[in-house]
Amino acid sequence: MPNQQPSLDLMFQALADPARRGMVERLSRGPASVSELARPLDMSLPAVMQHLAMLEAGGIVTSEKVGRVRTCQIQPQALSLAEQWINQRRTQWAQRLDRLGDFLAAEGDDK
Amino acid sequence: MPNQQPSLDLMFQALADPARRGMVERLSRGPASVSELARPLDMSLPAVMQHLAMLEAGGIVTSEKVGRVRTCQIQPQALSLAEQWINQRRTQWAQRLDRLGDFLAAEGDDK
DNA sequence: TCGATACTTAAGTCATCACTTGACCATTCC
DNA sequence: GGAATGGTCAAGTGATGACTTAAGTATCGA
Repeated sequence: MPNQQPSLDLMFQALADPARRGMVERLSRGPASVSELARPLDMSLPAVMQHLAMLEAGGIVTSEKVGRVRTCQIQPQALSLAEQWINQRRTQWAQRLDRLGDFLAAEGDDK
Repeated sequence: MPNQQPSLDLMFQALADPARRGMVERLSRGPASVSELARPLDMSLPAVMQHLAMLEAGGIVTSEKVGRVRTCQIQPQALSLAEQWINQRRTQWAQRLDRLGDFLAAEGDDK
């Protein structure tokens, strides 16, 4: 099974930092400029830029510069990849438990 | 809003590595020993142990040692926390788009 | 045109991650 | 008891992460 194009590595990595998740939460309420994203974040602007770069690398956010302002937006379908992976594990795990349950039930019947 | 006990940081961090996701995939098909987890993973046993430690820190996996064998299992409800966070962003984002759609539709009617 | 605004780049620091090798400790089995 | 099995500990290395400050570079607005 080969990897998808926007790698899960970079995606989960991007979500692993509270500052970045904060940025994503902000952006899920609508687009914002870099300094808007920075405002609540007790850190320098370059630091915020680096976080932004990781969000873009993970395919979670896109940004475009118009004039002197860079506006950031969530990439809607991006998170669904991560969600999908998690879901697959969950259902896989659930199925296993079902089979185990069936097996144990059958054992009980045999007795 | 305070943080939950198994932090999203550690959870996403744990999922950000392909070796660790591989281990989770393996474990979602059933419990396994450390060396079973290591077998497909071209790396030393201590390296695998470190990955395991991060999975445990993220609350995704638990393990117990019996005799000389340590058996690992998925922590079923663990991933749901991450899933939940992603879902919340997605619905939040979708709601915003709905409102935006309504707004644009209303604008169109007014014209 | 000049100053403020909004980033951007570069460089440096300290901590953590992802490994490694080399020893070491318990069980289990013959 | 002694060797094989299964795991653990410790220390070290090189690559990233998560910042910082200092010094730019473009707009924009008066």
